[in-house]
Amino acid sequence: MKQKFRSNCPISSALDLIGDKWSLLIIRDMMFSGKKTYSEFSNSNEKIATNILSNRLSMLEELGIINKGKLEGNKKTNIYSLTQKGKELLPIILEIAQWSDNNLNDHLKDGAKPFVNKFKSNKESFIQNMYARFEKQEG
Amino acid sequence: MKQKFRSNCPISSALDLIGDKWSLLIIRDMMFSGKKTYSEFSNSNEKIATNILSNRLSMLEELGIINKGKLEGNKKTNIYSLTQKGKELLPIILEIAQWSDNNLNDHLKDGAKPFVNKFKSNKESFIQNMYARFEKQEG
DNA sequence: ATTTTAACTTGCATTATGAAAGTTATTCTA
DNA sequence: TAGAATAACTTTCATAATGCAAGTTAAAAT
Repeated sequence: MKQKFRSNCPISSALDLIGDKWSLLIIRDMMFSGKKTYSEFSNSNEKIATNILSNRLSMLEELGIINKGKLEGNKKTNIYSLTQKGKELLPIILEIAQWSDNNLNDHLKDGAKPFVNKFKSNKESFIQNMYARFEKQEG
Repeated sequence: MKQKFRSNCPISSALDLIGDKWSLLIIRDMMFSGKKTYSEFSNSNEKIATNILSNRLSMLEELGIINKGKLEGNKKTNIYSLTQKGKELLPIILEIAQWSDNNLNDHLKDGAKPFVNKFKSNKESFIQNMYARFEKQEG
């Protein structure tokens, strides 16, 4: 069994789990687009390959970041949802978005501003509102 | 010339640049351990391979996240420093550390607490203090 | 003058990613 | 109720990234 963590540093350890180019995009789509099925994730702008999507969903589930479930009366569609551990990735994602808005202007122009302005001045309350929304989605 | 960005999403775009397992660790070492030379980076706990280190330093420089310079009277040692764009990665790194402290307890035990407690309750002032420290290091 | 140090580069094996096509079970539709 | 479509994968294979070990070059120290 291979060693999962390179060190006991909290930053390095997080990167060992979600430090790739796809995992956080799946989480992003769950948080901001309400996506919850394989085929919804499969339709992202970034065009994730299906084998990678399959692999990442397994890993995220194994890591306890998402749950896999079904709706009653439907044996076909898998419904993925965020665990608490997954929901708590929100602050990281917001800081990433803000960094991009500040520093990738040549590429993004002002395209990220409408999104970033929603939380820029009031991050903590935005986060709490999102957490509340996550609860509603489940209920 | 290959397309650098998968989409115009700010999250995806940041991951296109620094969404790998090593870049943020180099930044971490610059921020919290005052590392600034190739051989210092080479001695990290996580044992980065020298070819990867070399490659990441080039990329980070090319992306405008770090600068490469020399000290007067020394033609040998390269001195790497954070640009503003690089310094602004600090909030992301802090959120990552906090997430790990909250969610990777089996692995980290309480090892991250001494670090995380420094900013947990006062993030904005910690960040400002760090920014001030970055200035001093350069001057 | 020789050794050591700093910063790489090279070669090669292993692993991850990406694109396309194929598979299976379930559900919808004529 | 038979065929078509959908959801969720898996497989194959080519390409790219990573990791390890050893080698290189110039500068600095002894």
